[in-house]
Amino acid sequence: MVGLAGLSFGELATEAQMSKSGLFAHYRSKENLQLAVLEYAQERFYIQVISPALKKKRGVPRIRALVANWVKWEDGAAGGCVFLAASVDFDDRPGVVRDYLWKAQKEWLDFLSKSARLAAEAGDFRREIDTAQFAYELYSIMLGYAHYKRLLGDRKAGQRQKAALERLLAQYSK
Amino acid sequence: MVGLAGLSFGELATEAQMSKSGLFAHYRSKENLQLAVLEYAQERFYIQVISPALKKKRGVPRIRALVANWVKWEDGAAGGCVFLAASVDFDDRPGVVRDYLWKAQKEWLDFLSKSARLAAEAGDFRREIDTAQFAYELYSIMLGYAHYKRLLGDRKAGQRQKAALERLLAQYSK
DNA sequence: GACCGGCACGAACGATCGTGCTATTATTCT
DNA sequence: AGAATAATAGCACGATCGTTCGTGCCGGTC
Repeated sequence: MVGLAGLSFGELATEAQMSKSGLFAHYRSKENLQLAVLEYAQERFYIQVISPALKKKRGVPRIRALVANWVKWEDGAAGGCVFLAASVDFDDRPGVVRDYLWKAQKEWLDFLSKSARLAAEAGDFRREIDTAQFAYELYSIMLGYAHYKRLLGDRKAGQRQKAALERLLAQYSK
Repeated sequence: MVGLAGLSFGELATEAQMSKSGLFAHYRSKENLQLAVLEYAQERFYIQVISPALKKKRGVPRIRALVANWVKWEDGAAGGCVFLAASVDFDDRPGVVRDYLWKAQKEWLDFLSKSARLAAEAGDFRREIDTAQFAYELYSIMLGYAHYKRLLGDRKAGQRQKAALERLLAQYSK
């Protein structure tokens, strides 16, 4: 199986060379296991994507770094970005997992919004821009990238994503 | 369960008030059942989204109609658009289902490309545009819409999608 | 040496999964 | 009417699922 919902103790135990029950004892429920996976993924996302971008100058340079790291994250994730897959799996399955996902995605989008605001304050972007709209469009471009790359296996996915980003940045810049 | 991969004969039989084996006899395998679902969905998609848009004038009016119908399709689909969910589920599960999905999505993207070309020929868009790039960006906007609407439950999703579309159209227009 | 909490184990549970086989019932054709 | 054909049901299979239970091992504390 694949994805967060398809994760099973049996399969995971085999891979970890442990007994199913021994592994289960650690997490006490499948929900807890799923949450642990998401927590770990979020930590990795911060380390790989956000943290290195914070070293860049505020504004467009930082946004470019975020996107570049984000692309690397998508490319590196075996089985696809866990947040994307889990979002589709859990979007109509209420529970703590969906709540966690919701919060994580919201924080990330707020971060993107803030990055756009900083870009406006730094003079890279126009001042009257809608920062949440920028976050939506940037996020959409990355959704498109993941889709093109994973399902379609399109070798031009990176090129398309780059072109879309340039178009987006140009339109929000002075 | 949810999604095309989570579809089961047992659940479906209960819902259809049939025996599991009776239902199974119709499709002879789960793969065939999934294919049948996709074929049906594609037919519905044509009827609800593509066909009515073909009655509109070539160019931007037709593109606007396509998007409007597409939004309605996303909104109307209980459990989300089956193509989106299935894409995530099957993108690394080789087989006839993935092949079918791949072909369907490719056809749809080609159709969007062609619509952009027609818009250029009609004088709505600039002539030197990259029509496949337009398809990518339009598709991305809709992926963003589905994501915002379904996982985030964002009431502004429609508004964001509209704004992104206007921005996109403006940039490809003369 | 007795006792303890934390870990990991094997076994088993009820449920559901996809998929076969074998009847039985409906429908259609001669 | 009877024969042929299709549709549905019944039942069972091996597998896997999440979960529970009882048990043993191992390091530290009294």
